Amino acid sequence: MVTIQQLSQELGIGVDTLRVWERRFGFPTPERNARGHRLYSPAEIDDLRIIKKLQNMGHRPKQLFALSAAERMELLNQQQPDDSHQDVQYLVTTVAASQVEKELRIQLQQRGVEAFVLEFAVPLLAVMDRGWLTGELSIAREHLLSDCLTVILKEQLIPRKVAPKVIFMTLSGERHKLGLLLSAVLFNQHGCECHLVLEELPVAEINAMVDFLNADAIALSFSVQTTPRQAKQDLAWLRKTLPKHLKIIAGGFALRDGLHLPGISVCTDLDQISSLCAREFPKSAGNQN
Amino acid sequence: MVTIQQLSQELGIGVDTLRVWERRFGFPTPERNARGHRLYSPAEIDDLRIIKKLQNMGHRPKQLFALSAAERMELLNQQQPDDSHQDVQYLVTTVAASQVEKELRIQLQQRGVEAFVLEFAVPLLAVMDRGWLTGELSIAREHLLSDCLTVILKEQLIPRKVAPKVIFMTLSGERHKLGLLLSAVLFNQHGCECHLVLEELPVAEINAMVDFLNADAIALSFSVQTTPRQAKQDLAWLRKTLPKHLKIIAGGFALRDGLHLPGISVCTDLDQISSLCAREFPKSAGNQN
DNA sequence: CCATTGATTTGTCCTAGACAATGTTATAGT
DNA sequence: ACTATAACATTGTCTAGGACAAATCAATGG
Repeated sequence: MVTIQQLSQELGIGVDTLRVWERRFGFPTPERNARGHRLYSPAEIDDLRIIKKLQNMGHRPKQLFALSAAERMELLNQQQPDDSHQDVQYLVTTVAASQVEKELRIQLQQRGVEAFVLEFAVPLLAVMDRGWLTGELSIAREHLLSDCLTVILKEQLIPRKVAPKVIFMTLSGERHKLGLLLSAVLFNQHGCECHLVLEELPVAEINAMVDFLNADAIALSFSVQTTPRQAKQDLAWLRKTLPKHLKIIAGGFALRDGLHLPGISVCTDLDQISSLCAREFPKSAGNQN
Repeated sequence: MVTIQQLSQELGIGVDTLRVWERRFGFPTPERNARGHRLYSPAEIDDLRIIKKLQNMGHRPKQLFALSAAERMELLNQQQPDDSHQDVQYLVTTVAASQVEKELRIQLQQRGVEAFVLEFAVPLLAVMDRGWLTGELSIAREHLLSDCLTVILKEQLIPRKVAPKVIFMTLSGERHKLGLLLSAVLFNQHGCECHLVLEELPVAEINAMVDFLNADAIALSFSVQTTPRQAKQDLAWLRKTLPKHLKIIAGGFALRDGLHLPGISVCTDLDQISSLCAREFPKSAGNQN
């Protein structure tokens, strides 16, 4: 049994929103304690988690609340095809704690850095996300996996002396960290020096950060939480505010529908990074590593 | 100008609390937009930051709101003596971005790991904290400093094969990360294998985590946010829930007044770690590294 | 097929009241 | 003089129902 505050924190849904859903849609209908305070049951929490996920995938609350819990579950399964490779699934469900790192390193050896990121790490994150949603993946295992993956990926970052310097960050506060790290590794493979700013940074501080680190470009990742509208607005403001010579690269799920803004390179898929680097940072520009 | 939501997030004070302060104490008195929504000014934000800090130091809201902004500032200066070393201050205010890592490494070389942590990193964190409070320390610089420090400290973690395995974590959600890392490095110096869990972990998941990693002890750090009462309650519950053979080590500012619970080692200062290790993990117990 | 307008949906904020948990002070007892 | 107990004060979090702008959807006309 969970209070409304705890639930809000866990799901990333505002306290007010939870109450207004109950008022308008009659769901969830938490029990009340002696004081009349809401107490949510585990079943309600799971259901809300699914609702949140579907909402992030583009569904509107009205539609979702018109369905039953079972129908929502079905909708989720339908929209999120289970295209996971065997070896990824295996890591998420079966491998012993002590073997995780070894397995990851084997995959890295076999595939090389770029293929490891694109063909292994990306599906792995997807499967982990799914496992987290359904509760199959314990927090302990999730932590171990993302920890190992972070260590291994950071090792792959090659120091580069004369190279375009790119700062990677997110605007809104989310722990999108692994996704950012993946793209940083790819940019690094294609000749960039990468600097990760994983904490959340107020928009107003970006300029100071760019100056301070003397960067040539910033790469912004917009998480599912951010609405496309908000992303577009933020990007326009940044392009206006930041110095002209600074390149802005935008990516992330919030931009899936594309976007066209002058002076901003959009990259909706990690596959595109290779060509994006070739375009934005041509070797002729003097960065002989 | 900031909305109540943003302010709440930035200061870690609940939205309801901010409103009730206004109702009861007449402070802050934010402006309102056309809709009647509160808009907080930078001056009010700074003042609230100081109030929060003083509150964490043990003052009650009633007293604090009875004072003027200037008096509160004075109270803060009085309670927080500026005992910073020159070389620490220098790092926080002056050193160029490109020199930070070099400076840190010099200090580490000169002092050795243990003294570096106790005599340099600890005051550094204190000065950074203070700089953040007064706005002297830009977020860019703060980020760079904690980033470099994290990298360097993590390098100092020596892998140990046959050794007591300790998991470091916080219960409530705060980014106490550097503090935890400091103590982990010290425990590592005294022969422990350390595993850091920096994300916030629901209390109920701790047991699973301990099992999964096969740990001998957990070290919990309670941040300033946690009330001593809450900390005591959580610890008692954990001691009852977790297996008997698992050692529990508790530390952090929330326990500054001491605490006596059977089966729990309390450690209010990093200085005590050396003796604590000797007591809890005697070398004779079979851990020949 | 794209732009504009009007209706609907949705999240966040508002006020004002309530109350348990915690902290403080006063009173009585050893 | 010092400690237990009771009365009182403070403080944070919750409740309810109302309001409204921003976002989205549906329908209309070019």
